[in-house]
Amino acid sequence: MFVRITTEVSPRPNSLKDLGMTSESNPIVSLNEFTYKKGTEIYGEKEPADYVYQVRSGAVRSYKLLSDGRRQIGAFHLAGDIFGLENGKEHRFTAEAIVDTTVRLIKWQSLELVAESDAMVARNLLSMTTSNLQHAEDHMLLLGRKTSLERVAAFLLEMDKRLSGVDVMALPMSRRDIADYLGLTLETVSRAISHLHDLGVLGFIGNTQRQIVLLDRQQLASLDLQN
Amino acid sequence: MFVRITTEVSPRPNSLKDLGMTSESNPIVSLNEFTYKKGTEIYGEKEPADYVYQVRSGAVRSYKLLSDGRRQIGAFHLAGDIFGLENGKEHRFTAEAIVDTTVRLIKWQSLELVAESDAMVARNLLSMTTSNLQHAEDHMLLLGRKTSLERVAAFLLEMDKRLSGVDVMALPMSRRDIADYLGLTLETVSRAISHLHDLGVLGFIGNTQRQIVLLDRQQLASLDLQN
DNA sequence: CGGGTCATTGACAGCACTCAAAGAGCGTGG
DNA sequence: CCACGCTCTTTGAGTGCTGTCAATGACCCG
Repeated sequence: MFVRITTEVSPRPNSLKDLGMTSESNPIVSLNEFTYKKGTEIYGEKEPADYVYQVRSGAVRSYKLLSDGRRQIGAFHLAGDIFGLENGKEHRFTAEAIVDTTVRLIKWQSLELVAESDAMVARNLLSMTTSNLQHAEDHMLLLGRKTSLERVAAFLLEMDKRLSGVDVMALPMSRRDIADYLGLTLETVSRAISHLHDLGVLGFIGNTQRQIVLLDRQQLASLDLQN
Repeated sequence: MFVRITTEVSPRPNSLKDLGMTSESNPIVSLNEFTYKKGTEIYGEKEPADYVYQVRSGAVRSYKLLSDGRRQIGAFHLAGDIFGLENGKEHRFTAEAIVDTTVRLIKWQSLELVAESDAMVARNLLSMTTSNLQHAEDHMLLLGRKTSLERVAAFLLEMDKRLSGVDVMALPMSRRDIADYLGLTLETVSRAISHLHDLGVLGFIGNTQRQIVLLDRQQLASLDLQN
């Protein structure tokens, strides 16, 4: 069986409705769209955070750099995800399009204004920030205490959950991106994936190494020690 | 010169006023106090988060455990700090008193209620969560990409900023706690501190290794690569 | 004074990193 | 259509930073 899947991910159910910010309910809010080419910067660290973004299609990486070039990716943003929510100050990450990516833009100012009077919007802003916090907390455990195999297993399970529900994962990001997300080198990531392939936990589909099918999620979960 | 300093830290200016939750302004809010002995659990991971806490005196560690016992401390909470703010669901960390610690308790339910009508309280809840998120994001960079020496330098600078403004740091936590915060072993932490001592960056005061004086903050900062 | 906890230091091991080479995939243009 | 260059991935060999194991020393408290 040969399945051909592009790096484009189908939109997920969640949306700006999560913020209570549909154009219908709040006509003030402008919902412009913009497309970024593969590899281009959407915003830089310490730039003023005038906009909040939602991925319509494509994928985005958010990262910090040390002065000597070491990079830590804090999160990947896939179709449907909202990112760049920095509570009105400045961006704490640099955001780049991993592949050609279309985003929707929301003015932070308008969000803030609505949150002032609408308690539900305020609650949703808080719960979205809390989700980001929870992800970061889990990721600290991974970065501080997990082995390379556990990290890669955890990554594959996370992507399996977040990418399309179908059985083939089309990863938009490179091995280097994965490595910088997991606090490893790209060689170590590649070796771990090869090892999982040898174990029969996953297989490759088509003619690229970016399309992975998980053959044994249970074994994969057992390789990622849970907290 | 011999200076004697206890592990008790003087209260910092910030308080529950940061949440707009003084007893004067909101008499609904109950502000009970409770004292935990050194090493005792304040709450466990996945327990319902009925209360929010503020450290009056002492110190607290928040951590996650893997099933085989590996531990990742996500944060230390010192005098004045608010912790256990989980957005009303369940706690995502276990919290333990590092030394004998007195906390103030606030019912989450009452906070939530007030936030519903008072936009300022809601804003403060959000900005407090954002602070926690920012700390976690910076810590991901440390855990994923910094060397052991950089981590220890960063830790000392963080504690220098957060503990008393005076020139002697009385660290309440053990080397093991520091190691589990920095994603290292206690031996590596000890070696790094010894190395910094050899470099003349820090000195020990009194008869314990928990009291550290920073002799050259600039050099210390240069050892922790900035982002 | 004695037992327990905590910190330091040394010797050695191992997991992940570095450096390097080869293979695979992809786009472009002749 | 294939050749070519470029990027990305895989794999190997060797190194090194941090972890492991162990012993000693310092401190605390009853």
